[in-house]
Amino acid sequence: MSKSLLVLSPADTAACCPPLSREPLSAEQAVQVAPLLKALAEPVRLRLMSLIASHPGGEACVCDLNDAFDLSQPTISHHLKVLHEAGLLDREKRGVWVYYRARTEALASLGALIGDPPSGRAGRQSMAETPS
Amino acid sequence: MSKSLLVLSPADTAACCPPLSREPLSAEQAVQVAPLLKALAEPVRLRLMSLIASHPGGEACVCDLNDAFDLSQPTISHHLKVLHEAGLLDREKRGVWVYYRARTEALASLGALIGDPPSGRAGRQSMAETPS
DNA sequence: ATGAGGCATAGAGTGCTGTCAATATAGACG
DNA sequence: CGTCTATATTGACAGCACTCTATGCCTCAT
Repeated sequence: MSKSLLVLSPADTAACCPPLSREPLSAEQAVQVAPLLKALAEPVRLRLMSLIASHPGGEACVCDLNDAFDLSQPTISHHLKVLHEAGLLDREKRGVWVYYRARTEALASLGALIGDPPSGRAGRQSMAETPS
Repeated sequence: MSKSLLVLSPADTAACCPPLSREPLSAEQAVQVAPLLKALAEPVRLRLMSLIASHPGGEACVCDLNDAFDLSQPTISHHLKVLHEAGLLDREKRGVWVYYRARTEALASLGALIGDPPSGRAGRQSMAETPS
């Protein structure tokens, strides 16, 4: 259809960039990372991700997830698809049921990208001299 | 206008929740955290945040930021406002110029919320027993 | 085969978001 | 006091996102 040359899931892009505070993200890097954050930037998806990631084994059945929300089944299915296509969830069908597993490596990369300190110097005290 | 009982900036909410993979986020927690991620989930804002956070002193002048993008000045101003209202940027006017400073503590909390492993066990191997 | 249950997809409606041009505000400087 | 510069606000428009109902597909049991 459109993108079928890269086998890399979007989630892998988070590991491709230094932390936000270390050096400026390039325009291309930003375009690659933003979809990951966008996938998480929704209350329902955030809860879904947390529900699945905190489940024993890091996976959960859709049947259980549906019951945890006051939303229609297609809506939950839609949100799971968004997280899956972002590379944050793995999908596996076992018999009649479908299980989604959290990609904790992707979460870890993303967390490091956002939260890691500048470099060796932890603090950001400085305030330095007159900027410009 | 609508919600004005809490003086807490949205960015503080990230520190209020355990890591995603540790225990399920409540609906309220998710609603509080999502705006933070939504603020970052945009390529331009992600670059802005990175530009400011990686600047010496963790702050940057709007005049410099405008030149870093091929966007109109109001658009940059809008994005900075979004990041500011999310609690990710501090605003300070010095003379004619306005400086935005990165709230690295907010970034750190958010990064930890997303990326931190389940609990003490760093690995995400587990796979544990049969889920359900 | 036939039916039932679990999940995905399609299509529509509504609201939000990113961008711009135009304008307002606010301070500095003649 | 008037003007110039830096930033913010307003209003408009296009596109996207969240939700629903309706429907299709797949798997298992009968």
